[in-house]
Amino acid sequence: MAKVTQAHIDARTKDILDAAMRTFARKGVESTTMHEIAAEADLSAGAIYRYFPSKDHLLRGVFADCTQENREKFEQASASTDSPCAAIGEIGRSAWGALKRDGARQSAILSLETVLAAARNPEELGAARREMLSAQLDLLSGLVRQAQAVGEIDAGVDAQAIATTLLAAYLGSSLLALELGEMVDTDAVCDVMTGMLRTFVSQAQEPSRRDDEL
Amino acid sequence: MAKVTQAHIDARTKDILDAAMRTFARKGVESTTMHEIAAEADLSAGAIYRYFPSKDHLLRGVFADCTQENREKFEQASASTDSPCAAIGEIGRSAWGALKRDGARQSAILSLETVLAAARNPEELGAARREMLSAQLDLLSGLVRQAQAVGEIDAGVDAQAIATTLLAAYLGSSLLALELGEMVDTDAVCDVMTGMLRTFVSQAQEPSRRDDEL
DNA sequence: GTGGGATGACTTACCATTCATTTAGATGAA
DNA sequence: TTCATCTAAATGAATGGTAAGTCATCCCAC
Repeated sequence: MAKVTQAHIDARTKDILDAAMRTFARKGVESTTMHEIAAEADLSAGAIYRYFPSKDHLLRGVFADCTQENREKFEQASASTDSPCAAIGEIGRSAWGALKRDGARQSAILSLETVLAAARNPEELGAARREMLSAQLDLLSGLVRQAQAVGEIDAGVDAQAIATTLLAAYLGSSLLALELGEMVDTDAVCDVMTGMLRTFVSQAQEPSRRDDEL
Repeated sequence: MAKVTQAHIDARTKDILDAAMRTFARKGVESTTMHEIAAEADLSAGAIYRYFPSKDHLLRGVFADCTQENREKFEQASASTDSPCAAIGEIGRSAWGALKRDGARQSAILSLETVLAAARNPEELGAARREMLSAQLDLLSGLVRQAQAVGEIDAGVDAQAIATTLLAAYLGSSLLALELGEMVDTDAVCDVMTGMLRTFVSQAQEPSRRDDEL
């Protein structure tokens, strides 16, 4: 095969990562054999070791990918340049909307696997997760504080608590959607949370803002 | 040793279950060996097989115990005979309060293990989980509807959505508490959710009810 | 032709489960 | 009360199977 482009190597690496994600999600990390991952990626057992030195490294790659994806989705949604409240609303719509996409089930399962892995390896995986979650909480609470500064949200409410509640409601929705499937109306949850925020608006100095973009 | 009382056998069975729970939570179900469980229960590897015919049966026992515990906690909290709103508040206080107990971390991890196991075995484990979650949702939405009938909550809100949001917020809080530990103020989340419900009260026909037992 | 990716049988290690053997408490005759 | 006996619980080495990781060999694009 002689020289092979870096692009080809990268593509093959991604193939393996994707195959591993699918297999991990389907059978669980510990129950998945390297042979299964290889088969899913249309490769033989040994080939994977040209790209990942061990199952553990492959696993870390999958976790890193998930975390990265999670992070990007979040930051992308928060890039809204409108009012702080609009940004929060956009984040919510994007997050809850993603729960109905095709890959949502796989994402949810891999997230849970990551949570468990992080619980068992607090130093490395745990630190990465904590960093990500803290960043999301900070971003949300920061937006709430901005909204308070602008007067869009009552200054009396606890911004950190709101942010934590929003994130918890989203994570819980993801879990419920995974377990109950169609039976849970994730949009309705998003609406309730949005309505909650609007409430704080109505209690603030600008009671007229009730049916606007939030 | 001759005859041994049934009580002794039951006690030993529980010892093994508890040891399995601790070890499963610490190392993960698949990575836990029967030797480790045995050591945790101060037994030899073979002894466990007098009480459980296989690792899988032991695992099912652990899951069944978790589900049972979960169910009992919930039903117990909902036994409040005061107003529907008081019952919801009590359930919330009890649920979020449990997140700060000593065994909360282990419970959270085992719950997640159960969720993942259920995702891979929808027929048996999944059905049990769905049944439990549906029951909790029904109980909550039923209380909301009662509250609406009594006029404690605005009749215009979607009871099912409120119930789903409450459960999602709780499950998410448990997850966040597991990952961020002391950094998340679960009581504050409970307060926010409680405040949300109170909001619906204030929008209802009885605006005076604002700082009461809900 | 040849250099490097791909193969897949092989090695090594580990783990669930078994079972021959040991241990310790109950039993009851003296 | 004491001790020989008996029984079932407990032990832990052995078994069989499985999976991670290795490597001699193959094979194809250049």
